[in-house]
Amino acid sequence: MKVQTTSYRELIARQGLRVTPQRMAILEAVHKIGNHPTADQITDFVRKAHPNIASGTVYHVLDTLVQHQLIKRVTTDRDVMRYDGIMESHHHLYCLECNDIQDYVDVELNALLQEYFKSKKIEGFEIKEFVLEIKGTFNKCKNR
Amino acid sequence: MKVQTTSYRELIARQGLRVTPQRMAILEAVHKIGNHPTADQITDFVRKAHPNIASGTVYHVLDTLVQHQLIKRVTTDRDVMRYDGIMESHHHLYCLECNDIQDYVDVELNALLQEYFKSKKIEGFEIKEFVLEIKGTFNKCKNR
DNA sequence: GTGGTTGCAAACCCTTTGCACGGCA
DNA sequence: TGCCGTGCAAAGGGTTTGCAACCAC
Repeated sequence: MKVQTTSYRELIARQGLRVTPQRMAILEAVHKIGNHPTADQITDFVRKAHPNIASGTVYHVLDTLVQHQLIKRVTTDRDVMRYDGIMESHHHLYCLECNDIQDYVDVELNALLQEYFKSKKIEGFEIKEFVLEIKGTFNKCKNR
Repeated sequence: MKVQTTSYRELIARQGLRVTPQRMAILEAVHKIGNHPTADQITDFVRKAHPNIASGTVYHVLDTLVQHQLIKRVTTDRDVMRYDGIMESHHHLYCLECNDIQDYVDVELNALLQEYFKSKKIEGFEIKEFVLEIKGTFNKCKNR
């Protein structure tokens, strides 16, 4: 389950990107923080080891990583960007109370959707990926 | 298919909100513009009839309408807010090329998801609503 | 060596906020 | 009339940009 530091180097190099300490640290941060960190949280995390990293660099690197499919941007209805290190197909639980976004992995659901859209084409549109937004409330958030 | 202006008045009043020209105009704008307008597009549209409306008011009213479930916010991975006047359960096509977001209505899909989650509960989470993000490319955007 | 990356800081722009006036109920 | 809603303008804050120094290849 634990990802080795060396893996980050490989992942970056494999994309034909230059391997820099900042890129490795940011990719590591997105994985280690988990729970869809904001750029701000990532910056804080990375500064523990790289105190001088500029926030502009963080945004720039995050953008590069997204473009090379090493991380994803999470869709939200708010105005801060969140990132996700899990590249396997998965879904998201949006809590309407605490605004937290949790991963929801469900292989069976993936298969169901794949199967459904195998027969039901969408006119003029080629599907690459699904993400189901499941909106509701965590039980722990019920009484607030 | 066409929504009467009087309907907007009713929709607003039904929520126990004061009916103001600005609220009617903004609710109308979200419906008439369609295609998930930004606050900016909405402001432009509304100013044709209400040249003096303040952008602060537009944001404030949009927020009120969202809270009273007269419109929805659309989730995006970018940093501008988009709004949606369709309140019935539906899904979204995200074009990875042109970044356009199109509505996708599919009653059969709704039923399929309802059915699936009737038997498959999510531990500690109560589901209120689904939105499937379908990411891909429109055929018209293929060669860019 | 050299072209892509980073650090820094200012600019940007979307959104929020505070306050006084205005208009809906 | 009372109070919520609006207009205005400034503040706020997340993200982008420009440029010189730096460093991975």
